[in-house]
Amino acid sequence: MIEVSGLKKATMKDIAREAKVSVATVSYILNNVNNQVIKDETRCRVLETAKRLNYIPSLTARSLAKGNSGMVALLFNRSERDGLWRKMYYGMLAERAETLCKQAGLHLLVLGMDSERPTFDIVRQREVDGVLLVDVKREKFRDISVHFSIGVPIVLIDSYIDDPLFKKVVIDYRQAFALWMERSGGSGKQCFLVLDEFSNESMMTEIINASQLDSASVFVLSADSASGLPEFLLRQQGKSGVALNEFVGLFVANASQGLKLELTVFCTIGCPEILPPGVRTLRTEEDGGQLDVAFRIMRSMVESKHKDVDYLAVGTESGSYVPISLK
Amino acid sequence: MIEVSGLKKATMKDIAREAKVSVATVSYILNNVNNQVIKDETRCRVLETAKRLNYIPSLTARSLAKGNSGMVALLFNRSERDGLWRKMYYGMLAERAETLCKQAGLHLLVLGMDSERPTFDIVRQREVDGVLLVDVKREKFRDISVHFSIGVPIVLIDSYIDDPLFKKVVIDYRQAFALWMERSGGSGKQCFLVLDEFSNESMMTEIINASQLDSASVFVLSADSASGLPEFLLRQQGKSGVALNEFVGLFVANASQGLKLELTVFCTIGCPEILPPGVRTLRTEEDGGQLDVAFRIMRSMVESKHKDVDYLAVGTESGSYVPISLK
DNA sequence: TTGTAGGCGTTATCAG
DNA sequence: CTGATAACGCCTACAA
Repeated sequence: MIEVSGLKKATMKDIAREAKVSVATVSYILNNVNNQVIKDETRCRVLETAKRLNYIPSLTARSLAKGNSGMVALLFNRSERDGLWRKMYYGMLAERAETLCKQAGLHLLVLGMDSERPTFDIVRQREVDGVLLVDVKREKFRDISVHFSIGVPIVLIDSYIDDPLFKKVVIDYRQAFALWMERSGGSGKQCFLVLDEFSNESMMTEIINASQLDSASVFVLSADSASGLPEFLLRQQGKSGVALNEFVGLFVANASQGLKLELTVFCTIGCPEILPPGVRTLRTEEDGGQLDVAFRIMRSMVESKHKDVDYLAVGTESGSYVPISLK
Repeated sequence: MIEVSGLKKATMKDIAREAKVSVATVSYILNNVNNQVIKDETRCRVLETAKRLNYIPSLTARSLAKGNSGMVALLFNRSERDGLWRKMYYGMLAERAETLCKQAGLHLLVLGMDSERPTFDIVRQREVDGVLLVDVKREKFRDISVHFSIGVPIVLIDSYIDDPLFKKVVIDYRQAFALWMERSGGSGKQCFLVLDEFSNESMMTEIINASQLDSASVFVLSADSASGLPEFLLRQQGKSGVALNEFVGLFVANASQGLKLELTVFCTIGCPEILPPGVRTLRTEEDGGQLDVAFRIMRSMVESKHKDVDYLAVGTESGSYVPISLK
């Protein structure tokens, strides 16, 4: 057998042996444990040999010992009905989540779930520290939240769910539509709306209600319905309309080339730049959109777990819905 | 202290106790170990209590014991100079990688690296099974490949690197440009090219060479240079040009609205649908683009590790560059 | 200031 | 067919 890997992984034990100290000491030093006092000389010696042996800590072992992994999971639904705009949406969330994780010193796990039987097992399987959950089906969620190990911070996006146990970041659609109406000049005009199909039905009805439009003026985009979009847009000529999120907006813009209609996109993701010129936008107050807010909340929940709190009053007093307004 | 989580995590030990067998037996049964013969009745009993206790295996512990984690890492470079098109590119890769991982029964870890000092430590820290590496800087890579634990399958994308030790998936740009020339009618025409800025310089020079264009006709897109794009495109009026990858294509298309120029996009990612109508495309032979190919290669390398091979002849005989042609 | 030893949940090797 | 038991690498309370 050929020796492929040059140096076989050095462990703390190796360092301890080389530096003539115990593993515990090595652990103390490498982790900057503060309640331990270490002689400077020992510290240097250990640090030195650690470097020399090219020591790389095993986060796996650490996870097992500590009961948390330093990983955050981004979970979203997968469905046959997902069109490209949705994949891009998820992709963008993942990309952004990675940036935020990096800043926070966390690693990101990206996982799609079957929207018909979502499973959160991963959270416990991998000792995940926190979860960002996108577009959960209401019923499915209730089933699962029973088996779910509370204590792991979860923040929901694109989901209306009664359970006050979980924080939810939502766009304030009523405010957004009101603002849009105001800007585009009075509610007398003819309007239409295109939105992505969510698994979470309450989400959809809430949005549609907020728009105050009748169903004939609303187009729900899915892989199945997509082919009907051009025809729908044709019927909306002369009207002014709204597309929900940048990617849906992109598709609508592409499909409406040559048509005479005024398009406004509610930018909930934080990337209005992808839209072609000529498209109007309403944007989130803070850069980065929903995900940034959700992540921040999740972070602070993770933090407070390390404090002296026995249990987490997860979104009770302060309300479990965190609204985001557009401008 | 309030009891928040209902059932505390059941372990194999718990099951063993309840079912009056040993942990080993439980492990055998739960993992369908085939070289062990288990009485049917015992099997049922164990399976039953596992269900009853709502057992969820600890992949963390499994990783530690087995030395591999069931996770695959998607690593890419981060730079200040990354524009939105690049973030979308990474996002799309992540989204696609997740789908592929799911199909393969793997979990996906998404990680950005500082392109100036990339670090692969993660691979060993988390016992990652395989790595997809995007756009690595040649010099940096050499530094690191020393410390790198070979034996973990790595496949590179968007990178030209001499080291034959690693498989690399590359677009056959010469073929692509030839095809494009042929289709757009003769090489006599005036042409231009817009491409994203890669960290891997060889990649860029290779592409530019393949295009046979002089530097005045080539625009390298980065966050710094982006503002100059409209002006560049203005100068290219009447010419026909190429944009590399769908997202760069999208930006060029947006920026060239109203200008008279013919745009062709080399679709290397597998999502030509995002492009506005009127844009020509050259697409990869197989759906899904580079990532699918890279993933497939990585998978087969992971597989063959579980076989009886002592070491991996990683891309030696068969060549370490896997070209993808467009059509 | 440093060491000892038990534990985290699985896997895998031997014995029965 | 099943059961002990030693790894896996790290953390940490408790000794010394």
